[in-house]
Amino acid sequence: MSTLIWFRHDLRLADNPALAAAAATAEPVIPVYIFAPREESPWSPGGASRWWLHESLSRLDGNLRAVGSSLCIRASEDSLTTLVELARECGARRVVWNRRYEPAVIARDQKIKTALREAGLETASYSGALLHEPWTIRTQSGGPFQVFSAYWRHCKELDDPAPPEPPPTTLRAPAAWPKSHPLDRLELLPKRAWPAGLEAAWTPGSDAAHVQLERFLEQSFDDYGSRRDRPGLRGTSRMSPHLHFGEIGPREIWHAARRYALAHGRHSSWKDSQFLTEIGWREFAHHLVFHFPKTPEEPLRAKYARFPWRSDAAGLRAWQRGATGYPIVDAGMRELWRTGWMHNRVRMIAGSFLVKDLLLPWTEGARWFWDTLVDADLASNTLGWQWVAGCGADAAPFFRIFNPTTQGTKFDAAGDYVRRWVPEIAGLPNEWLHRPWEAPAPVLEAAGVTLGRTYPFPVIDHAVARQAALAAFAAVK
DNA sequence: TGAAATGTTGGGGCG
DNA sequence: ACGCCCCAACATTTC
Repeated sequence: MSTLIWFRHDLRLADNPALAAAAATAEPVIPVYIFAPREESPWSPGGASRWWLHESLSRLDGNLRAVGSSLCIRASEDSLTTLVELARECGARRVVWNRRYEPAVIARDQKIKTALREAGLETASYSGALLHEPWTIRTQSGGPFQVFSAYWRHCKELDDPAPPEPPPTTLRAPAAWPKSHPLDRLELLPKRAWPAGLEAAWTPGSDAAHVQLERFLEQSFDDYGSRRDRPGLRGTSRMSPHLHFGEIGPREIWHAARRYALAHGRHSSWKDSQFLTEIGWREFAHHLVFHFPKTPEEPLRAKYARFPWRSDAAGLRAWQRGATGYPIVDAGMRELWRTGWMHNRVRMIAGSFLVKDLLLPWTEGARWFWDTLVDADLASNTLGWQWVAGCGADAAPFFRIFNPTTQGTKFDAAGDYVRRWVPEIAGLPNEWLHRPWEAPAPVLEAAGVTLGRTYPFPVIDHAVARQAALAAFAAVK
């Protein structure tokens, strides 16, 4: 009885419970990927994600070919119809997949499971994307957690997640392969020259994910706590897009970190390492979006629904383009545009600027990030923006307003990050790099900077903006 | 996983 | 020696 393995956000062969279950039968296995973006509307993949997906599917096909199989790709308006067609074409009697947790996807998958069973097919779904599925974690009173530290403490007290399954060494091919669309048919690559920066910055795919994880553990795991907040360094794991697409699973990361820590003599506190805590935030984000399914669009704290956000097309555009006049913000927004990624510290700074200096709705930020991030993930993006706007679970209080100059001075003291992404002010000395509008005229001239021409004046005065934000906050207090 | 305003303390200069 | 002031450094409160 052959089996369709329906790949989704689990584009890997190792640590893939659905694939392992399909392979375990020794019957034919038909790997399929169905691109049906309209089903995920309004959160169908953005531009940067599509680029990544294109590359990742190509790699997955390569990995499958290495074990005697291949990936069947379909563009579709309706995943259910396509699954039924595929099953008919190759005589499959069973469909298996790993679960996802976004509200719209859960609803779709539920319908598909029911319909497939009514059509006489067996179905089974598995847990592959999280250490702990959202409904398995409850507070003592039975509700979902809303405070990260309590949530993660609880998770760490549970049994360790099972070690990852090894990849299958061979997959039995079906007698007849179903017809596959060529990858280009999905039209995932952008028309413009955008991908050049993405290609230079990233290597998608499961193999690259594992190489990157090992490199991170060797080079940065020990110093992660002290280096992760400095965007000029390469101190973070850069696992986020790989995790989003499931090119690597959190169980693999958990056990790799454990192995590394124990091999280096840290037997007691490895679970408390800052790196695994960040994995915990990813888990928490999924926990929240599952239990509070409206939060991608609406603030979790209801009173924020009446926050007096402004409307300012020019301000939004300046932010998106990296032309706010605040170097650390502009550097972040340009890194995002060029590489599809932004350092997490800078996401907080740039996010705070949009929401609290420009007083623009956090949903605008979430939208822009959704289209430009290669790691755009509904759970993490929602948590991040609700955190920065102060309207989410365990969020930063609204009055915690980042000062872009102070943050720049603190976390990019040597100016490496700003100089890399805002080269037109690279000639400024460190003392003025994060506040060029205050630099003496001769300093600006010596650096070849003409404010208003080669680099913008600040779009808004931070001290004034801060007061306005606090006044606006009074409206919801 | 802030920042600014405000309060407190203590050292040193000075009459 | 003492009181007074200034102010930096640190702590606390407030937004």
